[in-house]
Amino acid sequence: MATYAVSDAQKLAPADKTFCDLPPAVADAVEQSALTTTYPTGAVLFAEGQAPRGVFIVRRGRVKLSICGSDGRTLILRLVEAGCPLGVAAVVSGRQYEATAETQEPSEISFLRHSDLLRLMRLHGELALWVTQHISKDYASTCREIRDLILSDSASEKLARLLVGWLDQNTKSKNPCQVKLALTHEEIGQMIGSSRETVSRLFAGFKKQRLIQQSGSTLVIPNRVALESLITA
Amino acid sequence: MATYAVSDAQKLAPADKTFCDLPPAVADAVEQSALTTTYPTGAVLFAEGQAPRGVFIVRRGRVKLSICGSDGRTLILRLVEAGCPLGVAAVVSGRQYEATAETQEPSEISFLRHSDLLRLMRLHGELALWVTQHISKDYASTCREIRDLILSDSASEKLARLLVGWLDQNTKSKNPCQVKLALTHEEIGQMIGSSRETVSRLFAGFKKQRLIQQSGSTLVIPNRVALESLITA
DNA sequence: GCAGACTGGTGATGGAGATCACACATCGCT
DNA sequence: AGCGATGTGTGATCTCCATCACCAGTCTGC
Repeated sequence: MATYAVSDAQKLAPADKTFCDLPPAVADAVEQSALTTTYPTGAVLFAEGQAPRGVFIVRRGRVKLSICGSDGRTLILRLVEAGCPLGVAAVVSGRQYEATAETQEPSEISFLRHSDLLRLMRLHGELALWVTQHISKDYASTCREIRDLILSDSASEKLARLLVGWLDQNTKSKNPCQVKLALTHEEIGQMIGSSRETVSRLFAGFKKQRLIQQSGSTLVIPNRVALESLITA
Repeated sequence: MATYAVSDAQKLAPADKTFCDLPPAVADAVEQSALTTTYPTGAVLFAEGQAPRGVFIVRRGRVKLSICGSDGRTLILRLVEAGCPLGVAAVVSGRQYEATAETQEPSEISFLRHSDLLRLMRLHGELALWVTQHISKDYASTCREIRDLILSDSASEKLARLLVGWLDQNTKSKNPCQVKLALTHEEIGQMIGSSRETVSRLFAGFKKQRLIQQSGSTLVIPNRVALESLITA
């Protein structure tokens, strides 16, 4: 059922990749109820703890999803790319948003009101399924996040994990051992749960060990295996 | 929609609390496809990384949901009580199980095959909704888990959080400041991401500060507020 | 050009907690 | 009883990383 719907969407609407992987009929319906806006960098779509107003769907750009502790420290859960919905779990369950969503670059984002989403889900089974799948994907990725963060716990291991993860997202690109570094050290620290200084020092160390090279904002990982060997160690 | 279905179930089937909060018609249908078994303590229902065979629904007893790191260390995600399904996200998304489920006491558990769940979900909208809600609840609780674990990070704060959380689950009980301690120090350590010894020392410290008292396997928290004051500190 | 904000490097220090190493309780078992 | 297995208490040590402090680029707008 699951895989069916996805492959179906890919078959029917290979051109319309801008709006998720939904069948075109459903995508159109969503489109008509959605309000698409362009946000500047740093715009907060919703904040942790707010009552859910609706879901946001990233059309273009990138959104940072983070949670923040009582002491003000921040943990970045993940970066959300175009095609992905935000805040679905909150809307479906009526619970408050679990995290804060903030644009990381100028982004085009569609908004779908709470009531419209639920109405459309009732109308289109595929949409309901799509929603469920996205939630369970988020759940799985959050579990992995936990595992990587808690059970590491040397900061170098976590950083190595993060880098390898970035490489994996790039498999389709022509240069599979390069990564565009779009985050500051501070933000990287917030992804792996450590301080900015530690990230700096780790990068320095990795460079010294020839695990990475940096030219401008592109990271080159000449030897992925060496990096991976840090992980189980 | 969400709240509707839940209150509906509560209205129609207040007596049949043993099998989830589903409307009786749906519960019956599930019942007929499900296979209910009694497991001894320590039985592994499914393990992290396995392909999903189906969902398990706890009827009686308690199940420990944990993930484990490459180095063998374990983190307990949560304890699942009667009435809750396990492995739903994995089945719905077709992804592998995200965690390991192990009975913590002799438990009665229903198993529903992958295909049966999907079939019944198609047949009964309420079931599909129920599934989606449970996944999003799990997602929310996992997010909270992350927040509490990463952003604390003094072990005493985490332990205080855990204890307060246990108290909250007991609000309905007659003695709202007692908790049955069903976990070893080791397991508590695995819940808050620290070592067994630290848990021992923390308990000792808490006792010295009169935050808790222990008689046998029951914990008494005479002064909940004092415990909570550790949390934001 | 310069001021100010943001980012990145790096040293020094301290502290929280992991780890090792015991001793001591309970249990259940044959 | 006596024996292992399992859970608990506590000291000593040691390591990693947060934190403080400071400086040096770089980019912005004025």
